[in-house]
Amino acid sequence: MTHLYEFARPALTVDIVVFGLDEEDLQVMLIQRDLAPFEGGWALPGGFVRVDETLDDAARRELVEETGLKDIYLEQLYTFGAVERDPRERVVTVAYYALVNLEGHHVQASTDARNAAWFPVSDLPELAFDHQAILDAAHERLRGKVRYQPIGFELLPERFTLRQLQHMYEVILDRELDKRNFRKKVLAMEIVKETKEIEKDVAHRAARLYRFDKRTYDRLTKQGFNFEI
Amino acid sequence: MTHLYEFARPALTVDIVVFGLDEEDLQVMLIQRDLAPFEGGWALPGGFVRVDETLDDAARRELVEETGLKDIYLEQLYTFGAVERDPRERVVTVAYYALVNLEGHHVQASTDARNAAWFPVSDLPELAFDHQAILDAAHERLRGKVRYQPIGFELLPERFTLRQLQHMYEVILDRELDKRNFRKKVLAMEIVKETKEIEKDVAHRAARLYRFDKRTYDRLTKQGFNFEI
DNA sequence: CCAAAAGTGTTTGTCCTACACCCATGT
DNA sequence: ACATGGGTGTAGGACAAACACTTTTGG
Repeated sequence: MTHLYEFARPALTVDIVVFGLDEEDLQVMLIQRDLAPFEGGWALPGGFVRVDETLDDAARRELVEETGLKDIYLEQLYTFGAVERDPRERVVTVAYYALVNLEGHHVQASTDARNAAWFPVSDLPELAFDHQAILDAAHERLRGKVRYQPIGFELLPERFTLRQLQHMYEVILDRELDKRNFRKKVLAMEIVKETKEIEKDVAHRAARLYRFDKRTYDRLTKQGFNFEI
Repeated sequence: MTHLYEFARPALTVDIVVFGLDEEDLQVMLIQRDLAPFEGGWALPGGFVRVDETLDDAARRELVEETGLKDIYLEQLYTFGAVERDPRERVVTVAYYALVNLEGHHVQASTDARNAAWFPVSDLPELAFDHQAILDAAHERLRGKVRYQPIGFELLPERFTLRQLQHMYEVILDRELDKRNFRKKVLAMEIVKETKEIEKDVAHRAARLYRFDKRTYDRLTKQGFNFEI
């Protein structure tokens, strides 16, 4: 292959911050490294970008390879290019964040070769490279974006109660919301639709289940509607 | 140098969308290419990232080299990684956008070797590579961000009239604003301060000049204040 | 004195906030 | 029957929108 310039090239990787939500906390998926540097330490899933795949493809491929997760919400976050961020050589990384619904299978979601696990964002181990900074950036982006884009639904099961929805916002925004006002606001926007189903196996009155109506959201958005919590 | 992996590496560049504002329009700085491909065509300023500089450094260096602009507002936008975006070989580019105050010297800001010029965003020539898509992304980011971060001031001179400020928002947001409500809102936030100076050389009543008070903005922000237009 | 833009107040409606009680269900 | 969370209404205040005239200055 001919090169366009004579200089040494930075290597290019992708790293992904995968967020999940359980009844308590916002969680992040980490991988235990099996190679130096930081051998045995925890890091974000990620890896090198191949010359024949897009950045999004690379992120999706690494996610499947390292965590088994596929078909989840994924969005590019920021590209980190500090010169010494990898002690071996110059590596620029395109960071992504992903949102996934944990449902039941929280706490430990390990896969094939490597050890993968969920950690609460509020209580993380020390991370390799500059991955803590990447995670902080992802967390901040999530906090900012969740308020004016309906991405929070990606963290919930397809059918959810209004309390689950409220809890999701409370965890991400890190403040309490008024139950009555929250319900009024959500139901006033017509994008969360009631279903006929109700919660199961709870030791009290069962809550109605709702779903996010993407079709209505898209229609309203085209008409100038702006989602906001 | 030892390489971490055997695969071919994508090349890495930065490209910068420089916005300026005059009395009429939002403008973008373009460079006329002197090499194939797209020889003679117009493109965003940019170039290869060196192995010993950060991405921000690369963007600033290219800006100085190709347009002469320095010490201006610069922010990373998005990283574009389509496989065929450069016909020669795989090139991933980290896009930035920059904001600059045109003051008097609009229209033609050419430099040393290359030909650089301002074009109104609403009437652009055909651009090389995927630069139109990059520009569109930058434009959309600017539209979104200008409403809740005080970055619009970067497009104005240090002392400006409230009409200039309003005009800046009208051009970027592409809608008219009510003069009285706009003034009330801006002056109610205490971050735009009156100066003792007034406009000069106008054939009618001269307007008072104002300045953005970053110190007050930072203080209020720390107290939970959220800028919004 | 005329043209051109600067500068200013009030009313109306909407939306956000704060707040407390009854309801349905499982044990 | 009781414990647990589900579900609802209202009043007050703050803010956004709509709207027109007077003032200042230069030519």
